[in-house]
Amino acid sequence: MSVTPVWPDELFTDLDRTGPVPLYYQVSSRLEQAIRSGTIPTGSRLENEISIGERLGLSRPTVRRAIQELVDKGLLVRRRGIGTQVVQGQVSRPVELTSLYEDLKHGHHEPSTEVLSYEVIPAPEEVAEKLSVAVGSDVLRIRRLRGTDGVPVAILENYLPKEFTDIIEADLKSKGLYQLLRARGVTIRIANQSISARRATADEADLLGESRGGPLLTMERIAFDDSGRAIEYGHHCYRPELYRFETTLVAK
Amino acid sequence: MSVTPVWPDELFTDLDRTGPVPLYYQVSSRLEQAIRSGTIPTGSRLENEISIGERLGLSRPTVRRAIQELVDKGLLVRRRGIGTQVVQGQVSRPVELTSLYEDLKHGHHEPSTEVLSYEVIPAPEEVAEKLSVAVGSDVLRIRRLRGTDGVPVAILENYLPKEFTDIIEADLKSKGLYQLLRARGVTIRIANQSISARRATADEADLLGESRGGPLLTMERIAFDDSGRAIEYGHHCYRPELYRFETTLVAK
DNA sequence: GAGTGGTCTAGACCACGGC
DNA sequence: CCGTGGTCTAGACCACTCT
Repeated sequence: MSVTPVWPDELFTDLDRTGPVPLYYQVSSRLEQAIRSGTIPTGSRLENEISIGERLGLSRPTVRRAIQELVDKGLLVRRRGIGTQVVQGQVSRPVELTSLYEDLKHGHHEPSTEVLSYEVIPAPEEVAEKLSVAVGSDVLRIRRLRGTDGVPVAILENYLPKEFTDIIEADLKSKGLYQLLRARGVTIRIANQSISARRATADEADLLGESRGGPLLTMERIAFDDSGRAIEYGHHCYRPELYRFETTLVAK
Repeated sequence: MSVTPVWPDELFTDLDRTGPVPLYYQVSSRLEQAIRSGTIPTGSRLENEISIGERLGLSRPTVRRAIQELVDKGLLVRRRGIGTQVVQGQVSRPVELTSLYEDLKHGHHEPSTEVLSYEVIPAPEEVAEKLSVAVGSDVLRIRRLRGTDGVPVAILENYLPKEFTDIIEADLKSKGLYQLLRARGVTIRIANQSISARRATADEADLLGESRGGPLLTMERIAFDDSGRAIEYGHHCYRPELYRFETTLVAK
C-alpha cells in the first residue's frame, strides 16, 4: 500500500546509455540534486527498488547502486522491511580529498596565496620517514600563507620528493597543490590525516594576525598516489575562528 | 603473465554459507586480517577477480564486493587494466561512528568517567535548534569528564530530547552514551561533526589540568537515528596533546 | 591481442517489519 | 501473509593498460 511519493518523471527521462557516464551515476546525481533542491522532500519515501527499475528501464542492481551512493553520503536511509527514506532535515558536507584551495573556492570565497618559501632542502628525519625517502635526501619544501577575501586563514607547509621540484613557484599563487599534481599526471588516491590543536608560535601568530600563544587548529597529512607511493607530507595550521573540519559519518 | 602472488589457501577454506554472515563480509574481513598481519605483504598484487571467484567458489560480484570494502577502507587500490594491489606501507584508521569511550577502549586504555552534571533543563535556543525541538522544552543535559589511565582527556557535554531522561546516571560511569542508546533500541545512523579549536575557559582548564587560555580541540556533533530524527547534540573539548582525530580519505 | 577492472542484466532466495 | 531491502548467481559487453 502506502502512498509512495514519487518524483516528476521528467527527472530521469533522458538517461544516456551511450556516453561514458555510468547509468548508476546519472541516476544518483540527479536524485541527489532533486533531494538537495527540495524537489523530493526530506522524510519522504522512495518507491521500492524494483518499481524504480521498471520505471527507468534499469535492472535492480543498477538502481541499488545509485541508491547506495546516496546512502553512503548520508542523504538516504534504508531499512529492511520498511523502505528507503530521504533523511530528515540536514545538509551533509563530507570531508573530501581536496585541498584547502578548492574548499574555499567552492565556498564562493576568493582564495589568495602568498608563497612564503620555496626551496630544496635535505630531508629532516621526520619528513624522510613520512615520505619514505632517505634522511638528508633532497626534498621540496613549500610554505604558503593562505587567505580568503584578504584575511589570512592558514599556514601550509608541504614536503614533496625531489622530482617534483619542477612545480613552478609562480603557479602556486593561483592554483592548488593537488591541481598542479594532477596536471603532472599524479593522482592523489589515499590520504591519512590527523587533526589536533596547539599553541601558535610567535612567527605563526604574526603571520595569521592571531595573538601569540593563541589556539591553532592543526592538520597533518600524508598523501599517496595510485601505487601507494607517498607523494606529499603536509603540516598545516588554521585560525580556528575561520576554519573547521566538517564531516558526515554514516554507520554501516 | 605476472607472478600473481597468492595467499595460503587455508585462509578461505571454511566459508560458512548457512550462517547469517554474508559471504562478501567473510571474505573481506579475512582478507583484511591477512593484510594487516602481513600474511599478504604490502605492495603485492592480488589475482584477478574471476580467478579468485573460481578458487573460492564464489561469483564475481561477490568477490568484487569483498574487494570493494577494502578499497573503501584504503587497504587496496584497483586500477583498470592493471589489477588490484595492496597499498604500500601504512595503517589506516578511519574516524568511526563511535563514542570516545569506545575509541579509548579499543586503544587498550582504561577509560574512566566522572559525571559532572546530569539534569533536565529548558532547551536554550542553540540546543533547541540542533535537536529540532521547541525552545524552552525539556532536554536532558549531561556533562562528563572523560579520562584515560587516570588522566583527564575530555569534557563531554551532551543534550538529548526529554524522553531519554530515563538513562540512568549511574550507567554513564561504566558505559558509553551510544551503548546506552543502543540498549534502549535507538541506533545512531548518521552524525554531522564539526571539528575546530578554541581557548580553554578557566573552568575547563581546571577540570582538564591545562593552563588557562590554553588550546583545546573541539568537536560538535548532531547525531540522527534511522528515521532521521535528531537524537543527540554534543559539544566536546579535548586536550590536544592527548587526543586527535585520524582519518583515511580515499578518492573515488 | 591479452588481461584487467568497470558496468550492466535478469533472474533467485532469504530476513525482516508490518499487517 | 505480503512487501521491503540484503544477498548471491552466471553470465555479458566495454574501456583501459601493457606488450
